Amino acid sequence: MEDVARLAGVSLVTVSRVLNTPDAVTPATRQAVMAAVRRIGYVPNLTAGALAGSRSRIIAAIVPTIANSIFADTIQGLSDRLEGAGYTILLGQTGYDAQREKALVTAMLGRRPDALMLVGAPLSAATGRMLTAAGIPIVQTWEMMRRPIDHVVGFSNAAAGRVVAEHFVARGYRRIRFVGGADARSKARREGFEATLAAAGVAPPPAITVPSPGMVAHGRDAVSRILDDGQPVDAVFLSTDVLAIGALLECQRRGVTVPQRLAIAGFGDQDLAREMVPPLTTVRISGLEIGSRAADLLLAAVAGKPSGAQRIDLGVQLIARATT
Amino acid sequence: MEDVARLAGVSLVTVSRVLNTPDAVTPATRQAVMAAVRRIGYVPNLTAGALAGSRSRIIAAIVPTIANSIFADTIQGLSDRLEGAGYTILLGQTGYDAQREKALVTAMLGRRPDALMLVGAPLSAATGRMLTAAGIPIVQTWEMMRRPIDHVVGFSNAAAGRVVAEHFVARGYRRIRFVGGADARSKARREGFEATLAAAGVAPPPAITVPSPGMVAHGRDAVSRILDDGQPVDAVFLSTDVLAIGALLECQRRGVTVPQRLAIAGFGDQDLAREMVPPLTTVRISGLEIGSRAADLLLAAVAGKPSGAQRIDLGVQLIARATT
DNA sequence: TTGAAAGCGCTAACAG
DNA sequence: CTGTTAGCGCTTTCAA
Repeated sequence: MEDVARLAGVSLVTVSRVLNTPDAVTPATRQAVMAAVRRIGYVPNLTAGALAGSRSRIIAAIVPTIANSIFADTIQGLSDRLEGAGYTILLGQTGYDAQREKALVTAMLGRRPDALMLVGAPLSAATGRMLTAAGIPIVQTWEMMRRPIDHVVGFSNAAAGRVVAEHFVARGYRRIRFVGGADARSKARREGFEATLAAAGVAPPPAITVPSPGMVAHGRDAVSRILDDGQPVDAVFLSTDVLAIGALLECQRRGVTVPQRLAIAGFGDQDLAREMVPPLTTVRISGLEIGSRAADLLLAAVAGKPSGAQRIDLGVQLIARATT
Repeated sequence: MEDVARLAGVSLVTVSRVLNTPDAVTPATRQAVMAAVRRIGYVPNLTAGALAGSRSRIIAAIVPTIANSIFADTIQGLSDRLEGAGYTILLGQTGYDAQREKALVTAMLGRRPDALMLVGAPLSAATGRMLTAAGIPIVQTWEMMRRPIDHVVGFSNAAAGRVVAEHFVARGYRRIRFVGGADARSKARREGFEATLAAAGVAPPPAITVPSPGMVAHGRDAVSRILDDGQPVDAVFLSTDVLAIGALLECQRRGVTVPQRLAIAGFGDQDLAREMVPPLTTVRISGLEIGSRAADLLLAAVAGKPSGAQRIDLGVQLIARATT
């Protein structure tokens, strides 16, 4: 920066101003400085800037996993919006592990991000306290928790379970199963699903729990167990599309006709859901929109917009296709 | 940090030492300081540490896209390894756009990462120069370019095209098509594919170019065009599994038997490839391994291990399944 | 509109 | 093993 200042014949502050508040400087000065910047190939040290100023222009994002998952869409949505606004994303994965989440949060807060996005609720109370103590805008996503730390952008997972249950009941299915992960959001879907079935007088659906993140093979194995155990069954709700696609493919492999012999519903409305043969009944959620709405909220918050904690419920929508 | 020092009755440096080189301090002092840290809930400011020290403990990762893509695996592999070593990941997506890539690289280098990973070659010469000038360890992935900036962890995309071509020829397919994206890696696969077919005396395969990143619908549409144009055709190679799965599903929808009426091969060996009905012939690449190997290389480089630019070719492997 | 001085919170020498 | 002294490269007052 000193080199740039010398070459342009100005002081350090002026260089800083050209870079950060170009309007506060004479056009002539601005051009001289910019020319020097280009000539030297000067890349401002944002670390020093963050330390001296107040803003780091970093936003932290914490997700359970990104490989092979719906959360990748949310990261994409967040990143698309934030990069344009001059922010950089610090990414971390918890792997659904409380210990790892805590280490991650510590590392991220150490970078003094201007704001933070995370999926769901903290896995431990200690992490929650750290987040609260950080004193930065926070947006939690993918579920409308009762006591959020700050902002929320999501939907009711229980409602997702409910709409599937209502759909099953309306279609006349009575011998029902549930397959889902052990994470908080899958459990919420299950609870909404079970409660609605109970209210309709349907027998409680036996449940199979699979690891999170769910993989195609888990869905395949789960439906195998269901088909092999000899009990009569009409329909299965799997808590993610990935699981449901595994189930659908297993039925196809065995020659079990869907939905005549077994109806299948998933969750998430991933690209592939619509493309399956037959197309998969699922619950639509836009991971991308969750990300971009979260970005909007955080951008407004770091800009000091006085709004109070927002609670944005994107809702859920049953997409009835041919597997039910 | 001052509060911690006061509470523990030591100086600032001692606190710093306890946090960074705990072995260089008396156990008693260490415990006193740690107690004070916990009591206050002190979270060290890593930004200040990065500025004062030399290392930022940040590693930048640049990928074309993460949503719905094979690169998500690489990020996962990188992140799993790096987080354990105390590094944080700065993530950015180029969207296959040179302009956006340049802005991204500028922003990332401004954070002074200790090292950087990127997929493929820079989209523009200007970006390449910035990267070189940064003077940090860099690892390029997913392709073995002739003139890499520094380290490379990848495989030959041309070889991927070759093994599929050889497989098609061995199976007796002669009327062949190619479907792929416009990005550099898809093109390399196509070139290897075409060259090998030409060497075997097979007619040059007409090609359909689809957008990058490829989606299931692109594969479906491409195979529709191929089936509808009336020309006889035996086999199609689609440059990613996502495209190939779209093609396979379209065949299923139309009742076109695979591989009797049309053989299909993909690339990437994603989870789903093995699960399809029939299981998809593809080329195996471990995105996860690319990420973890890249992490190993960078970790060694930042630790000052004198090794010279590494060139790790993970190779390609044809996985012949039932679609061919 | 521009500049001078004073830090931001930490670590790298060096000395004790 | 511990402390003192200088900065790291910027941005923020404040004054000119």
